[in-house]
Amino acid sequence: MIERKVRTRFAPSPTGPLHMGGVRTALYAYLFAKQHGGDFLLRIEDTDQNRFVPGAEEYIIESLNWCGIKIDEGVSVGGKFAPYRQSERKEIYRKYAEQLVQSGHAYYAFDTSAELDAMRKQAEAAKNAFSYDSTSRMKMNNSLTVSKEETERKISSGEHYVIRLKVPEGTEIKFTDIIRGEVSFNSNLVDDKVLLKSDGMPTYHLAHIVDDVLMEITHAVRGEEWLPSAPAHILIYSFLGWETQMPQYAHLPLLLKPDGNGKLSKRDGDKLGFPVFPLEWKDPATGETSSGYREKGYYPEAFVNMLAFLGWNPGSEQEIFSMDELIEKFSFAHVHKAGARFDPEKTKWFNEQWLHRKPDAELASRLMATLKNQFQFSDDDRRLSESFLIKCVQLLKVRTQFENEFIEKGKYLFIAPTQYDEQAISKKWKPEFATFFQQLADALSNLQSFVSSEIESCFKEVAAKNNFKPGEVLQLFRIFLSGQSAGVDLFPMAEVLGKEEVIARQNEAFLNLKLQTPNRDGNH
RNA sequence: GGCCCGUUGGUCAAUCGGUUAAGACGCUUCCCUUUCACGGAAGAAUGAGGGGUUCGAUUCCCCUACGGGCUACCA
Repeated sequence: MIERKVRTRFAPSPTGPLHMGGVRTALYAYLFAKQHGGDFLLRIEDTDQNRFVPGAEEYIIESLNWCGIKIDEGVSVGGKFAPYRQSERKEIYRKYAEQLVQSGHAYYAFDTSAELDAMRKQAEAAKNAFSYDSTSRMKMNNSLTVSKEETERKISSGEHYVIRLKVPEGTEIKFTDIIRGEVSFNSNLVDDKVLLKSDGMPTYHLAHIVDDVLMEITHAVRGEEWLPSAPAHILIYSFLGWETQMPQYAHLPLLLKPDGNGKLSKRDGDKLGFPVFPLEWKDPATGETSSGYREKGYYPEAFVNMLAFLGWNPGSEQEIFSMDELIEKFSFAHVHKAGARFDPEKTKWFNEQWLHRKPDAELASRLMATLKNQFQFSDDDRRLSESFLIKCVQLLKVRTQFENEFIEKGKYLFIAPTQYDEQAISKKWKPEFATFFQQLADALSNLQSFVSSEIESCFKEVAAKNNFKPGEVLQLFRIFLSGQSAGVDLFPMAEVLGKEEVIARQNEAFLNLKLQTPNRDGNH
């Protein structure tokens, strides 16, 4: 076979937001193309006019964009095989459908939907399944059962018709799937699929084949739900004489719900407690909003990393992969055959890993923007200085999974507490500590260099002088400074806050908590 | 119902006939530690069942069970 430049495509239908399974399909197709120096295309399969949802196409493009999946060719970027929206290619497909009729591999069918529905119901009542195929087609209303003249009359008189594939009887249809190896089907089980609908639009079955060949696609990556119709597709390629141009199929395992049964579907939305969409989506019809990974605070790197690992593994112990590393290491050989149950917990872990790897300066600059936005700090406020924010970020990042938790979890770094964990205070507090804290304040104010290590040794010295174990008073000190009994490392926190702030907060805490301050003139 | 695909711990999974059956998430315990985390160490937990093939099966074949998908003029 001739070497062809690798070209893969992602071809969603714009019937709503793209869910994470779709993103994964796009991702694998993208990774494979890029690994082979090929092209990744985006084609919009909008042949079903009834299911078209406004905004869906834009959503799909924005989602891919957010994930860092770059479109080489297709809707929104153009290319030499434009247009890339199937509704705009309508006339192209008819030609091939007619060609199939001429060559005897397809036929016109005049049965109405109502008639077909009735037949299905009837079959169902008899505990059978109706199938429009070699066993039934000669009893139906189509160009095989009606004379040529009658067929022409019906068509020219404007009667509605579809074009159906004429599936041959009793042949074995085999093909090799990149992931599943050789798959074979008996043609008797393949129905005479509609190729061209009565509105003149092609069905998926015809359209994707015509486009894949015309757009020189070499590898068609799609979900496993397409496997049962693959034999029909193989047939169409061969009837059109396109065996050598047929892309190789890779049928991906499905993404399953975490709680048990069924594939992850769009309707799951937030019912399961996690987003199924990359981006937030507002349904234009119902006004309902579904949450998205982006809005929840996930990094696209983490989202992509997690998706890549749902069904694929590198065969090594490395788990954190950038897009470039994925491009280098991805392989269909390591794609699992079974469906993967999605695990929201692991997704959070991926985000945490990416957070820990983010440069402090980058985190600090975003934190600065958020602080400016959320609090009315003046521009020269020290809390907006990079050096201050970098220290805060270093303290906060190891105990958060999401960047957007920084302010919530570390608010006391920026704003003095007004409330205190009084339960912890009352448990720990002894009147004799008052003297200690007074001495501590004095000692701290005399510190030349207000850094963590100095603060710590100062603290311990004063404690020793009073015959207290540091542990007895440390927790109180923490609460005076932060209001909370849990939080970032204490002495580094004191350093970050600065000498004046530390002393001020301690005094403030004594006032707020109405703790007895030692009488300076008293006997001691 | 029919057809197709699949089945290693709770979850993601490695193994491509011979291993003490990796690793990760989650969980438990311990260490570090003022706390919460991070980090480190350890632990519990897996080949659906039954037949073959083979000196030897998680690995190859068959059956059963289970799971999933498809069965539209939707994709």
